[in-house]
Amino acid sequence: MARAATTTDAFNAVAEPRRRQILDLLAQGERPVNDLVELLGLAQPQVSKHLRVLREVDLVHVRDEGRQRMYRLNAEPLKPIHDWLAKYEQAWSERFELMDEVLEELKETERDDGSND
Amino acid sequence: MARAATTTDAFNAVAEPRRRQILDLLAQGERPVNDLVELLGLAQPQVSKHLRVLREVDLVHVRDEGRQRMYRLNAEPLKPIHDWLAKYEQAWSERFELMDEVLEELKETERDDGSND
DNA sequence: TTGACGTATTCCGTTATGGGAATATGATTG
DNA sequence: CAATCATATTCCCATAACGGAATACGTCAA
Repeated sequence: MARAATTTDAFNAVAEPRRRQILDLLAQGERPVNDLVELLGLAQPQVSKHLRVLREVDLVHVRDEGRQRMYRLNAEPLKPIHDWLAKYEQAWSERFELMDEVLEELKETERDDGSND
Repeated sequence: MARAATTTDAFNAVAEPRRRQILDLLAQGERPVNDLVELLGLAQPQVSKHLRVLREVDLVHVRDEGRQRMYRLNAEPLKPIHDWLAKYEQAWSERFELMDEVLEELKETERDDGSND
């Protein structure tokens, strides 16, 4: 087996920086492909290809507008990532680091005998 | 150019479900490799390989304990993912959906003429 | 219809993945 | 030292990504 397809889920789709950039741009509002091409400084085919991936994991929605195609963000598929991260969030919070120190101190104390009196 | 290496950053490392599982297990505390092997039901070499990737992006730390190797979670590299997601969080919150509805209603009102009285 | 514009698809080459299987390395025990 | 346990590395294979270049498709204007 090889690496999971980028279209497997949001985790994989979003691992690519360009696709994150695209989402960031779309977060500001609907945009046609050529806008993205210009803003990203990428070749048009590459942008279309990235958009295809994002479409397949439902991170963007498209709407036809004449010859243009308006892409719009759909953030919902990002939720599972956020949910998964939730349990780690405390790990980088200041309060947690503080608790870590306290635990260290407790260990020290125990090692000193346990009966401190 | 090919797809970015899994060891490029946490985004890529964590796109693989097994590696997320490993982090989930380590979130409960330090563990030797064989523990993970058993809990994951994977072959030992695969686990070691996944751990290597996680090590390279600094998502785990190792400590030698006799012949065992104790792996410990280091969640900090996950922070960039969380930070990136922050701007999308509102997109799936109830309050935002509510605001969406209100905006829709406003549009309706405007379309009706603007002066409703 | 023809041409031009906006976008999508296809083909290419390079690179790396992840699992399986086998084997290598390191530490401990007898 | 030899045997064993714990873990890491290597080799193999099938699969696919990403960028570049070329091209196909769909719509609108003249």
